[in-house]
Amino acid sequence: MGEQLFITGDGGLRDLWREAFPSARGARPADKLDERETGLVWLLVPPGKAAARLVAPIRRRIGSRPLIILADEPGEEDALAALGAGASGYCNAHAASEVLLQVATVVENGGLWVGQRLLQRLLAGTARLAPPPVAEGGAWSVSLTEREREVAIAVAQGASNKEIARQLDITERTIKAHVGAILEKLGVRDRLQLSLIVNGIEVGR
Amino acid sequence: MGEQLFITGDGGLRDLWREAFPSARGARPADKLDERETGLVWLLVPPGKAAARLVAPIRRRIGSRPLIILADEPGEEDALAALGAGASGYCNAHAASEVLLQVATVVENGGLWVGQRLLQRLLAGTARLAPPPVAEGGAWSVSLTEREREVAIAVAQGASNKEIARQLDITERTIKAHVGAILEKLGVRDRLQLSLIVNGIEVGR
DNA sequence: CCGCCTACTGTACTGAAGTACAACCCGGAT
DNA sequence: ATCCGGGTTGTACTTCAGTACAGTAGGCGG
Repeated sequence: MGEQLFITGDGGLRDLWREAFPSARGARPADKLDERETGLVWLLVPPGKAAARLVAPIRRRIGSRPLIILADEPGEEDALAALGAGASGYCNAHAASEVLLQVATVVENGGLWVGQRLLQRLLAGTARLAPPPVAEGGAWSVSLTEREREVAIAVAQGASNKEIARQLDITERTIKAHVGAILEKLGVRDRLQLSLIVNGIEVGR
Repeated sequence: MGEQLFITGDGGLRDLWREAFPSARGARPADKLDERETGLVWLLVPPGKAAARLVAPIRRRIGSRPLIILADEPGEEDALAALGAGASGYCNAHAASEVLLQVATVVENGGLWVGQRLLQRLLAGTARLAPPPVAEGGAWSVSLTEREREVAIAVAQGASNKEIARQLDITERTIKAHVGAILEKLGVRDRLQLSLIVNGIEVGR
């Protein structure tokens, strides 16, 4: 992993960033940059600021070094604008250190860090709502054991018995047992109806 | 680096690919896939073929494994369509082995391999984002015929094929035909995943 | 110690879902 | 006249989901 340079308003580094990149350095937007460095450049965009506006001036000064936007308040429009302005990645400024490492890996290898959802939206010209959460702890879960809850959620997300078995590292047979018990307790016919209940979509039966 | 699976017309591997991934395996499109494998899947798209058409059927069988398109005759339109259909990367089938390794690294870390030029074009062309989500007539419905839409909605509400058949007053066999066509068009595995999409839940991938 | 519950697994079966291959009808476009 | 796409249906097949019946094992309260 190359050198990481973080550009923030005051040149300070956040703990999460240090955690991901112990050797990271900080700089202020106006600071002179070392021409010889080659690593990634991260740019913090404070709340209320448009990332794209900040990108252009920085880009001119860093040359070909990849630029990644760290947004305090990420937005899809903002991300688009920033990528259009030449950024190589756009992610939440509060992202976990593992995520930052991933982003760095991707960008260092010449990739772009673009969320799948964002790309889909671009391509399709149609958008989808943020994932309506799987209602954890909804009414449906009260009669289920902990293990059954796990299975129910996996089923509701579209996983097959075999996939759930791998995920929980037990046999498919046991998953069937759990699913059977869940259907019984909730009084539904099959896994699809179970998924509707877990996802909070009450449809007449 | 995880296992690499190359899907080609004849299941053969090219030298360049072997060079990049000595342990790579080849398979034909119709071959059964080992459920336990988890690495990347590469799909060779021969000249004259539309990548997007080939993506959907493969995607359904590989579940959440990232899919990368290897195009013998790359085209930007084709790339867009493929990425829209759920591919995680699109590159020249004759790319050097170092490039392939980079692509693999990027995708394995959850990135998308999109050329900078391609993204620029995307942003230039579709400058505006589609309006926020929609409850009715979502993106899923655009590629479906009227009859297929009816069936998709019924499926999404938890109806069985037999019930839908009664409801539309046609045979269960025809419902199966429609459901099959819908799954194919939307690139999903089964009716539960279809219901997630229709209900705007979009979890996997 | 003894039920009782939870988790887990096995064999075997039924039925639903989905696929493969094929065919027919009809209306609109070439 | 011909081609094509949508809708419809058929037979036959494979795979998956779910159920029936049965059994092992650990924890916990009476």
